[in-house]
Amino acid sequence: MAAGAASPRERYRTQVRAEIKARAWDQIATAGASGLSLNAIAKELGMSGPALYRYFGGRDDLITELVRDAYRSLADTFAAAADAGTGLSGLARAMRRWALADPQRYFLVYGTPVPGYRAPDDTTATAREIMATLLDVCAAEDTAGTPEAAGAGTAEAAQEGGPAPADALEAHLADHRQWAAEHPAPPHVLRRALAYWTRLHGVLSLELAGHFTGMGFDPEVLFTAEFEGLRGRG
Amino acid sequence: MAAGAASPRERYRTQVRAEIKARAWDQIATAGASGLSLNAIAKELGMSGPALYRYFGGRDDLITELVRDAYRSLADTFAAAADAGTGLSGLARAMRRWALADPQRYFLVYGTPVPGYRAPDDTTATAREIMATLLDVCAAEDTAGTPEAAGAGTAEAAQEGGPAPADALEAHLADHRQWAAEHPAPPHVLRRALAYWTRLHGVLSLELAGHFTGMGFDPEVLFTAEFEGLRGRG
DNA sequence: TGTACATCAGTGAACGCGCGTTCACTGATGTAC
DNA sequence: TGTACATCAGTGAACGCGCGTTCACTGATGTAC
Repeated sequence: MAAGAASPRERYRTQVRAEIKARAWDQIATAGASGLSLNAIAKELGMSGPALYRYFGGRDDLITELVRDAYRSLADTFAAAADAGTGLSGLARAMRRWALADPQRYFLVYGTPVPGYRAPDDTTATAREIMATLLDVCAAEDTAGTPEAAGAGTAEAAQEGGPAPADALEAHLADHRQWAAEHPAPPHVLRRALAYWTRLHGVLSLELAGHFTGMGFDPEVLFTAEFEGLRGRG
Repeated sequence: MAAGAASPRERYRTQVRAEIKARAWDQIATAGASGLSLNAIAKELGMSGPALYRYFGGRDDLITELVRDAYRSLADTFAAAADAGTGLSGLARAMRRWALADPQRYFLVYGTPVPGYRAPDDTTATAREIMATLLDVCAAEDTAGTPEAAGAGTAEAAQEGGPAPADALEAHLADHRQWAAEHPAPPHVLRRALAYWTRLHGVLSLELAGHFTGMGFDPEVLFTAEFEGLRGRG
């Protein structure tokens, strides 16, 4: 009755779409994104290959949709972690959980790019949403450390205009911040966010690709030390 | 005449092998590793498909060989940078140059793992060689900073037995160091090497996959700040 | 220097496979009167 | 409540493609005597 009420056909349609995607994820987990096959998905669903063309324009459309969903999922995970108020280390833990839950989903977004393929344009917006969340948390953590314990006396404490750039990177970021266009974060927060982001990916991409197996140590211990240590560490 | 002298046939053979590999790299750069095709390589060399089986056991063998070469190439690059005496930041620059020279070569080693495929066993040795070089440079940088400027008075300065583990990660690494089995580096150096390694990969994997394009800043400035900054920074 | 033989690079045909995608069509489900 | 029509999910056959790989074979190159 309401405008959003779905007809039975629409409900069925979205359900089948969801099932197709679910099987697609299974396949990606099993054989990687390059091993995704429409015919194989159809067979698993008990239908013939061409039937899938009722639901997706083709193989590329399906992959595009999966990429979109993966981005969305990470953005939501990030937002939830930020809301939980567990700070940067909470973001880090959430991201690791998200990545370990389905490594191929991580790789679909952040892994080896397929030379021909280009991600859909709207993922840029989602990517910036993710960075905005990260910036929010960085900014909160930044001021949380210094202000009301007045007179602590660090030279870089918060002044109302925000501190001036402290080095070449911060100066550069102050002028090149399209990725944070709407965000009021000062340069040293931009820097902190970027560093945290890249370091997260460093540990995760190596761990997920299996480059720590056989080295002997527990990746989780490394992760904890890198992302839940003292705030000032990096 | 000498034992190592190659017969004309052997020379020809190694040359053709090299040409096959060269074309394979071209293909990987163009279409990614999953797009590598024996028949296409043969066609580019002006020969028929089955001819390649004189030189490689098959597609998988060829890829394995490329992976091996990529590892070897990085190990050599690292060793050369270490010998140059430019320290950790020299290693970082060398690695970035190596990666940018052929991103798909980087991804063949450190990119999305193909679920079925397993790297040849001897790459483990090369991987450890790379870590050993990194540890050497970390160790040198570590002592270089503190010793002869005696009385600098940092609590963590070098004592002859090496300092005790400073936190959970260092304690863990002290007991789980198969990756550095033969290396005398103390825990805090192991930690430093691991952190540097993961951070390198963080920036590089994001940069090479194109996740910085459109963000506005210059990846090189970020890289320089992360890896050529003050020694103590992270 | 010349002959007889072994080695080995490369060919061409063929096998079987799975892929994405198109097309004309059937049959069930929903809608309008 | 019943009939007439439109919508749309799904089928089955077919197209063309490129793939890795095998096999029996040709012909050139190298080796031994």
